[in-house]
Amino acid sequence: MGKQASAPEIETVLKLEEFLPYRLARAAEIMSREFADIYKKHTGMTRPEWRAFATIGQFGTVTATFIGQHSSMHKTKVSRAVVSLEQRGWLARTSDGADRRIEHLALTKKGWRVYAALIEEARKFEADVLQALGEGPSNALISGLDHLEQR
Amino acid sequence: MGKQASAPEIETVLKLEEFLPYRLARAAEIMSREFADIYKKHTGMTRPEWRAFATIGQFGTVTATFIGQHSSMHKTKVSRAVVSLEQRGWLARTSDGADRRIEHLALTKKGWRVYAALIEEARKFEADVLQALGEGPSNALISGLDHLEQR
DNA sequence: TTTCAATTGTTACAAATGAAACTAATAAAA
DNA sequence: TTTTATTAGTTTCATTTGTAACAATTGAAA
Repeated sequence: MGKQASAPEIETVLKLEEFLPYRLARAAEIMSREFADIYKKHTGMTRPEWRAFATIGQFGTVTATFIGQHSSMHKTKVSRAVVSLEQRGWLARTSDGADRRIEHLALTKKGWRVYAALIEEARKFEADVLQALGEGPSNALISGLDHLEQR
Repeated sequence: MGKQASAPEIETVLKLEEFLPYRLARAAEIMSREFADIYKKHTGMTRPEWRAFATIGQFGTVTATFIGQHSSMHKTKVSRAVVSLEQRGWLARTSDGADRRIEHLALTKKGWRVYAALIEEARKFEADVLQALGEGPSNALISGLDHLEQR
């Protein structure tokens, strides 16, 4: 009997377009870049600056360490972003009374105005994406992310 | 009549954990880093090197320009990755007969052995993630990515 | 207490990255 | 053909990033 035809045990190549880490990275990169265009145009912020800024806006008063943990940014990145945001008058530092190593970071009034405008743009951006996607796929994507995070 | 209680027109803060670009970026970053640990341990490759390598493995013979387009990497990144992969004996260049600007890149025998081992690890990694996620959420995530890409 | 370890944030140095300039070659236009 | 424009890939330089060392302070251990 001749050689049997059969599907190969293992595919001999990996199709990157179908490989989850690759797909996720591409999707994230494209979306991040699109959104970055918005806040760059409005404020000139870099990505690390936006992340630090948004974290302070969300939590009111935080330390640099907290920003690093919450946004998984390296502490030197945070440090530099904070310097830059401070120089533009969008955030202020106050030293902790009890522990003099710590600095509390909060937005200034000017910072809050920028923040309010930015998150409006952010919501609009997100809504546009979700609408373009449609309700079903949007829910699927969000649900998938939920589960991925719970892992 | 007194002031009516009502939900605010606009939320005053943006919760980053619920913001799509942020969630996608985090998920992608974590997954990429986890997978990078695998190929780093096995081969010492960097992320750009893995991407270039996997692209060549998938398509057999490609140009540097193609790698850049397909994986959305900057051409200098590709150029450096190719040099590095070549030095380790995993890929070889052959010049095009008709157009001497072009270099055709392909894996060497040694490269193919590394590739075979790596994509097995890749599949295992992906399967582990999807299994941990469960069938329903996996399908939801994949479907969400499908639609996101079609946009 | 005194010493040693841990923590917060910054700085100095080295590696990775991207923009622009560049070389070599081909294609298109005059 | 001669000139000009375009393309492939590399190199140079400036910027960004991360690692490691650091100063300042606090907590824990001896």
